[in-house]
Amino acid sequence: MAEARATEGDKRERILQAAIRVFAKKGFYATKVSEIAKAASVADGTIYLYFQNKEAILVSVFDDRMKALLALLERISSSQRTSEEKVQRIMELQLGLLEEERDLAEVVTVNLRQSSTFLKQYAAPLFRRYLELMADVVAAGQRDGSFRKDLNPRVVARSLFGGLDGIALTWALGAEPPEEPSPVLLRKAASQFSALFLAGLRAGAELGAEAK
Amino acid sequence: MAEARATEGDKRERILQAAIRVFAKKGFYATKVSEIAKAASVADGTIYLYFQNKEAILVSVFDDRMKALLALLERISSSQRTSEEKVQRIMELQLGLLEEERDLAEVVTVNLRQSSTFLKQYAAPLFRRYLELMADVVAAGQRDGSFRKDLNPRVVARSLFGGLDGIALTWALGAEPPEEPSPVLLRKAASQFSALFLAGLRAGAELGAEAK
Amino acid sequence: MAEARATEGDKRERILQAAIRVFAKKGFYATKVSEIAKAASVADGTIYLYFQNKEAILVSVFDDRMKALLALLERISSSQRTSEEKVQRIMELQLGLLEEERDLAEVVTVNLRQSSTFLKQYAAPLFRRYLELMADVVAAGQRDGSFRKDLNPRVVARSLFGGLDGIALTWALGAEPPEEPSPVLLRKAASQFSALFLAGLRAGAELGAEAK
Amino acid sequence: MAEARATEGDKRERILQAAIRVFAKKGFYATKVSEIAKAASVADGTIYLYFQNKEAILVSVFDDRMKALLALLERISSSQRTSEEKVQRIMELQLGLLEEERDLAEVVTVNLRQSSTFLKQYAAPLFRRYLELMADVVAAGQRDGSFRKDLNPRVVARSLFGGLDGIALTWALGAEPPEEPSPVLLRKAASQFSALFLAGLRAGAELGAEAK
DNA sequence: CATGAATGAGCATTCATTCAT
DNA sequence: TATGAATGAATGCTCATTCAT
Repeated sequence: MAEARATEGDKRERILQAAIRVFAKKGFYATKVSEIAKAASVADGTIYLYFQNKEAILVSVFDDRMKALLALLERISSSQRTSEEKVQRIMELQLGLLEEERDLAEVVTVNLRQSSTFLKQYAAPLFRRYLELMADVVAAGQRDGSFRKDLNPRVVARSLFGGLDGIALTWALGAEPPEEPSPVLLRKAASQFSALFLAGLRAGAELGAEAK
Repeated sequence: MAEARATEGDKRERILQAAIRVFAKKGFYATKVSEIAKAASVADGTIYLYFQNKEAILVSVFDDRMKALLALLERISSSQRTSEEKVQRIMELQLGLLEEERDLAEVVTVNLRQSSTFLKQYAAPLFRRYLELMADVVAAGQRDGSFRKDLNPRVVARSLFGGLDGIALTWALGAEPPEEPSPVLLRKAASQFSALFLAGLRAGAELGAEAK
Repeated sequence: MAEARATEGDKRERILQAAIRVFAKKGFYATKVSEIAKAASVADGTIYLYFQNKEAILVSVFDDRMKALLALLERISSSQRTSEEKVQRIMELQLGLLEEERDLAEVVTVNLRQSSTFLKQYAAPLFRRYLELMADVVAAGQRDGSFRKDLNPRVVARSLFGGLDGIALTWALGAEPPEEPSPVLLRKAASQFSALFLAGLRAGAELGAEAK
Repeated sequence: MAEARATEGDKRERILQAAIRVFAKKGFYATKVSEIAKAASVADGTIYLYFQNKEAILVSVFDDRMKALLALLERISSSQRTSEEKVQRIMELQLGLLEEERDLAEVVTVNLRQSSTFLKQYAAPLFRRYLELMADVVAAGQRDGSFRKDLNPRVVARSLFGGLDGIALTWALGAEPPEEPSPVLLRKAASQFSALFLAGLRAGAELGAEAK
């Protein structure tokens, strides 16, 4: 009976996992509900016992993971680390997600952009919250004197997110030959991005710039 | 006769412009070919005199603009400016594209990711070329002593592209309330990103970093 | 449950029967899939659960009946009858098919010729096999002394098939006024054709011909 | 000017010739009007200066040749030859048509059956007339004592037409391997069919048949 | 007469969703 | 709950035909 319940509870999760796999491989629109069903070893109709419609699956994928990510981000934000360490932890978090679950990352970064309606209505608030938490960390760093104060924390957050996403995107699309998309290279790239980004963000970095 | 030719040349362009508008508003998959036709004031069938199929329209949008962008990038790269000025010109170029044609930007950054097959097969090489040109500028800056030498130019290029794209994305998705998506804000954000990025990239920036 | 299975089995058959009716009435190309669906009292999409596409329906009509026909022909061929009786049974078989299912006959003889690609690739082998079985019966008759030996059995088979098809065609097209396309007339025509054909085929018939 | 008129007069003929070629290769429905135009080196619109619509082209092909055929048939019918010679001339005529213009033959025998509406409304009368002329020759042979009198001339005509068509069809479809569709084989088959058919038709042939 | 770009009605096919079992 | 056969609305694309030049 515990078995049965576990199986039942699993079913929603199994569908979700299958969806991540198939969405990542074929894209949201090109994915047929029946393909998800097959990948989850479930009947087509069963999907609709757990999700209202196809888009709701994508929403759930995003929702589940994004909430987990936000929770982690909040924990980082409120931890006792230095601001710079926090930023580095955030980078590791966002890219670590990739390394562990490349399919999920592709779904979140690529597929999510497919339904602009959905993106704007549902994902945007969560995404905004993610950026705000990043911005909070930056702002705190400005207050404690770690980071330069002449930059809008929100712009910094967007740059951070965008830079990481850009690295992730090129990595996911397949590395530029002759490189290969190995976790090693991703970590190398991440560490260089970190060096670039933090050097620009540190207090004192603004002094070198006289122009513009 | 000049009229006639102009009209003919216009028709393809009119369809392209209409497609950019509709793709931006509704997304690639949600856009019906008949909608593009209506927006371009042509018959449905006329579309197929100029484009092989719906996807080919998206390809053309990307292709036309990307090639123009690459040409500009090459001119910047081979100009007599300093390396730092070149990087700034690149930023202006990529974001300026947005300011002028917000719909186009949304199509290129958002819709293009919808057909992963297409993205990987067609867009990736052009995109890669774009990144390579950026990397060349960075590498030149490293050689002439303007930029720190401990960073892989390609990683820097991806960070630059990603950061700009992130800023563009959040801008295109609608600014974070109560801000509004004004060109002014975009330019402000761009200037701050520039300050952040160049400060991290300048020769000497690596000295502040002792860790990792 | 027996009910359910019967219904399921029926559905494919129902579509096939409906297709025969509509193809016969309007021709293959002029027939819309939705018309077949309506005639079979199924939804349009249901058709595609049983057939890959419109042409596959035509193939199935041909295939199902042709295989049945070939089986009957083989039984006739290997029976204990005299060669002449066998030929007469073949004639009855081919024309009897018509009498019972005029629509089917029209589909097989007329519509099948519409997709030359299909005809050549799919139907030709089955058709050839049909002719070969006929030729075998003729050849056997030549060996047992019933039929004249100076004719190529294959040519005889083609003549037999063609003659029957010609009679069927004119019958199916509507009899020549003021006659009407009655089974009676078909049977009369068949019996006369039989008399004509067998008289020409019998051993000894070649003696009367001195010319050419 | 004579040149010009010749060219102009040619244009209709050129379209017709092109249509025969393309119809024979791809079938009536699968042939695009633009393909005929291209094959005739004419603009698409030009076709409609000479023919009301696509079907009218097929009608014209049929009409032109059929009328010529009927004229020849009438000449044979009213000639001074013996009845048996007349039948042989008819066979040669129908099959000779094939040998000389295989494309045309395929159009007439195969494609014409595609539009059953058309076939019934337009071609049937001409076809009937063709059969009637054949039947007249047979009837005349019965009266002059050449042919057996127990067969309906119309049925004989249909058998004759059908047999020839069957031979033509199998020949056009490609001979049964390893034979090849050579004119030689067609003539051989024709001569055998002639021997078979005339032996069955000759006065006296009915005597051998006691049954039915 | 000739052209061929433009038209738009028409149709096969797909696939998310439902529902009887 | 689970199934998967059935549904039918939705749409990309074709191509015969027209007509301004």
